[in-house]
Amino acid sequence: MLAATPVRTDTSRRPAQASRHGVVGNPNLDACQGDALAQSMRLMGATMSFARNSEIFGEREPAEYLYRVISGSVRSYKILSDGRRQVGGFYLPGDIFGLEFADEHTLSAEAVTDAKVLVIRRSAITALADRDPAIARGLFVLTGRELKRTQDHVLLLVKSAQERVASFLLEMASRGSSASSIELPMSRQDIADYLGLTIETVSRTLTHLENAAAIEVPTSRRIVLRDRAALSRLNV
Amino acid sequence: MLAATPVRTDTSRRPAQASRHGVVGNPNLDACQGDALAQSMRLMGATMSFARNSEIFGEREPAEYLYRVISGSVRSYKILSDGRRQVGGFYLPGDIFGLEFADEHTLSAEAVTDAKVLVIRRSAITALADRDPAIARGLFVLTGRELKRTQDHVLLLVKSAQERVASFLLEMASRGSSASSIELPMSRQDIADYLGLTIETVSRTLTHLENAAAIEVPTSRRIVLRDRAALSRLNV
DNA sequence: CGACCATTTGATATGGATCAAGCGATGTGG
DNA sequence: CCACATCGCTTGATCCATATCAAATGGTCG
Repeated sequence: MLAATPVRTDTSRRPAQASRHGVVGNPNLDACQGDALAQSMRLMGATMSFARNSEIFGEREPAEYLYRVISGSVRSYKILSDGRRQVGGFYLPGDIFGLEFADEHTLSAEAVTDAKVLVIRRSAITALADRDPAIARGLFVLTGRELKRTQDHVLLLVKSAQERVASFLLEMASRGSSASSIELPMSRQDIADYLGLTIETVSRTLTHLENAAAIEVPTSRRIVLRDRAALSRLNV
Repeated sequence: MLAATPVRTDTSRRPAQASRHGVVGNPNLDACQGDALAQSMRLMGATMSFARNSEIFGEREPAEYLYRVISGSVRSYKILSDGRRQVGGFYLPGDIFGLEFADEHTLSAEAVTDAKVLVIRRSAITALADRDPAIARGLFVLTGRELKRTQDHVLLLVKSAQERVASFLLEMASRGSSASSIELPMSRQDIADYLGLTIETVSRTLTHLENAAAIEVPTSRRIVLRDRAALSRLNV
């Protein structure tokens, strides 16, 4: 039951805080749902680049910023005291992460692939929120969404391996742009640590689903949903 | 892997919405941490009584109210399509539940024991929050706490049975008033459905912990922590 | 006392973990 | 440009923790 994923030695080191990485002014973001919060972030934030597997923020660090993925993807995670890693979630372009209500982050965040992230001071946002209820409500909606996501994660973790993998694929498909072809930014280990399974079980389950003609796996990072109904049946 | 807990047939039926149960004016609440939100609830809310196992609100119902436990205890849960039940959390006196940010509840809530609950319209709270940033911030703190709790639940579900039970006991001990003697309001089935285990595994684990002199179980609902260090060691 | 329900205990089955190889893509140095 | 190391993934064999099935025990209430 113990020891998965030994703590990863990062390729690049702690860029956070300062503007060590290229802080460019303000990119043209993909059309974001004209909500007040996203708007403000775009106006007030700075973009930072993170190399694959580099840390964006660490657990126990002061939660000074709010982040929005511009390109690439991000994982949040926690290392248990025995070395196991639990991935809390994956954030794709447009997603906001780093929402915390304590003063410290409760999870760490790393770039899954090279990533550009819009960063904005929490204090700026909360100041805005105090003046403008629309912003405050935007924060609530976001938080509610995050809470819902986490509740769904709980449900995921009580399912069978097949159900977990099927749910994961359907979730990724619904988030990705393309209908039924998924380009996975994350490794099997990332998926395993998100689903609470081992890498072997994830792999086996995928080949099983492929044999059952529910999916196709042309390359290990690309998955085509062939029989959505079959997957949904596993989605419980 | 399938079918735990067949959907429970409640002893009493849907009191919610109306004031069918005794809506008394306004009880003297146990000293609550003078925060603005709790204050307002006390002033504006009405108390309702719910019989053991009766539903307080159901998943998919409009989330019109916010709730605060006065006495007794409450569980939130979700029934999966195959009949399994996942308990999301337990709420003890002083705890606030029913926090949702969508228009509908995503979980159901039931009284674990006979319970009195302070009920307040969500609209009343949000109206307050729009005018008073202190209230808005209070809501954030609550939500943040709930999010944290749910994240911890995720971590719980990837642990071994021993670890889950030990964590559960420590959590309950920290929430209850008494130092190391816990009076459990909920059944083994409730615990099992919260921990993602079977009732048999919970029971066996408890007797195992008792044999290991970590706890004592004088009656099935009362548990005394004998060796907190040993339990903490299991807490990962 | 007897019925009922919650809990514990026992015997067995099984899904997923663990241990161990193999395999294909990618990159590196000779 | 090709051997060769490396890395991420898959596949195979075995083991073990927990589920499942079944029965005994104990507490509660009429």
